[in-house]
Amino acid sequence: MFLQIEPQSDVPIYTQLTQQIIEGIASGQLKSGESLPSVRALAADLGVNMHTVNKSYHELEKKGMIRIIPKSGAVVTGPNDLGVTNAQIQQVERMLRPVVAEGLVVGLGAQDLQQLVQKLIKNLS
Amino acid sequence: MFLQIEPQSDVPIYTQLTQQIIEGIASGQLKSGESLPSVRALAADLGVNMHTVNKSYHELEKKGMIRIIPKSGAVVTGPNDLGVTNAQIQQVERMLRPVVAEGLVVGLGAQDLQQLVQKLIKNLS
DNA sequence: GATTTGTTATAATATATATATAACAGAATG
DNA sequence: CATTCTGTTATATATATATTATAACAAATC
Repeated sequence: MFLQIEPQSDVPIYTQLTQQIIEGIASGQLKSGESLPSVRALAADLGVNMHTVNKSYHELEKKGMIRIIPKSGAVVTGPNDLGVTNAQIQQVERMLRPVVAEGLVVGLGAQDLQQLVQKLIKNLS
Repeated sequence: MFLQIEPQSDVPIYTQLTQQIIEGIASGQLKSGESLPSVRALAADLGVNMHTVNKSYHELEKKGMIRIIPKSGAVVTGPNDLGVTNAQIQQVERMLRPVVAEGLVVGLGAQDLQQLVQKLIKNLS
């Protein structure tokens, strides 16, 4: 895969995996219906422990982005056709709040923040 | 102060403090030049340890949002008059990236994300 | 001069992170 | 159908992080 972990980072490995897989889905590198590598295979590929990958997969499942089929594998479950749930919006908002606050305090304006969002959307699409 | 910590949260207490103080600065509840409570006073107020507050203050100082005057106290140092540094922009971008990615994957569009940012800016100003 | 301040140090405890093995039972595959 | 692969579960260990508890120090404040 396209995953690249930084063992030295202060971000836990399983979080790095979760975020990068989400970015992979957002950017279309991982398409809906596509299978993820087995936890053992990906762990061996990255040189990390099986349980670390497993933890990431379960985090992704909790977020509703993949489906884990017991004793079988994990499959990407793209954007829900039924639309975005309130819980998902609130989750994004909860993550976004401290980012916007920090941006404002360091002196970024509304336009600057909007511009950053646009740039990231472009990078992730 | 206006701080409210959740001891049960998965977010570390010192991070909760850091984020809420940043929000306080962003919203003008804490103004530039204003003094923060002493680490001991705030710790007693919140029912947490002095070192937990101290850790938060140093995190804020590292971000350039307060200035710690040794053996004296901590003072809010509003938005830098010299403008936003590249490091600060990159920091915000690094925080923003996984949020935008998650938003996109759950089905939010560019407009939805922009709208969320606008809403948060409004709430924090 | 007494109090308050951030600083530093040490220690203890709890939780989180990551790894290492191992075994199990269902799924997939030949 | 037997082998292999899968996620699951369990146990154990090591390290890092988070939090609290005390204590002492020296500079700033009152």
